[in-house]
Amino acid sequence: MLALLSQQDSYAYELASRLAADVGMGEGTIYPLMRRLQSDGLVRTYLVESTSGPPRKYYKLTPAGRSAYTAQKAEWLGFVDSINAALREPR
Amino acid sequence: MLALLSQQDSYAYELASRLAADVGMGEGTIYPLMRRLQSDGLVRTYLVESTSGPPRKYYKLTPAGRSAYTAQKAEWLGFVDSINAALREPR
DNA sequence: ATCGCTAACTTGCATAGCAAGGTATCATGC
DNA sequence: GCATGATACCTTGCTATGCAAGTTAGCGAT
Repeated sequence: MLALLSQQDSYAYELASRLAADVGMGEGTIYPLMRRLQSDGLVRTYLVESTSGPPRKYYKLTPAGRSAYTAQKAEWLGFVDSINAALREPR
Repeated sequence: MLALLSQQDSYAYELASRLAADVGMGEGTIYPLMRRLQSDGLVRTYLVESTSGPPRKYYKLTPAGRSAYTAQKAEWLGFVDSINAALREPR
């Protein structure tokens, strides 16, 4: 989520569509997550009118969100390395 | 877990030590997980006496465990690719 | 008017992870 | 012979998470 928002502001429905395609994550996961990010101060929101339906609630990373992204990205990469090491390790 | 066991049979305490170091996973996570794997038929157990404490309950992959490992490994690699694509994507 | 798409959100249930605590075995030191 | 510390097993209780399913509403086209 933070990665996607670091690239460009977006709204939950769009993020949900994208993540549904990529990793099988649905709206029921996204909306509560966005709330959590907001209450943690990592994102802020603004409304934008749409011609194709109700107004969209865009999410934008805050400075705290950006540094959380940096930290979590590093943590993720380390985690993946550990797992991949275990997967590779022949024996 | 399945990856580690695909390399060699092991017991929960040892797995816990290793995973604690690698990914910060503790006994409270491991023991229930091993039970789950067993009741799902992915591992079977056998006891081995130890000179340095109580007998060790070794876990060994079943054929079903081995194929679950193959499937989950593929799923994991796909998942990681998706996430990494999102992390890379410059904007 | 109603259908279908966009877009927001909630509810309820099941699962997972973890810290903390509990029990038993064995070797070593006192 | 008994206390300590390491090994090794396991459970309990709480919290967080994910998801399917359902809800509401705006908008355009049939």
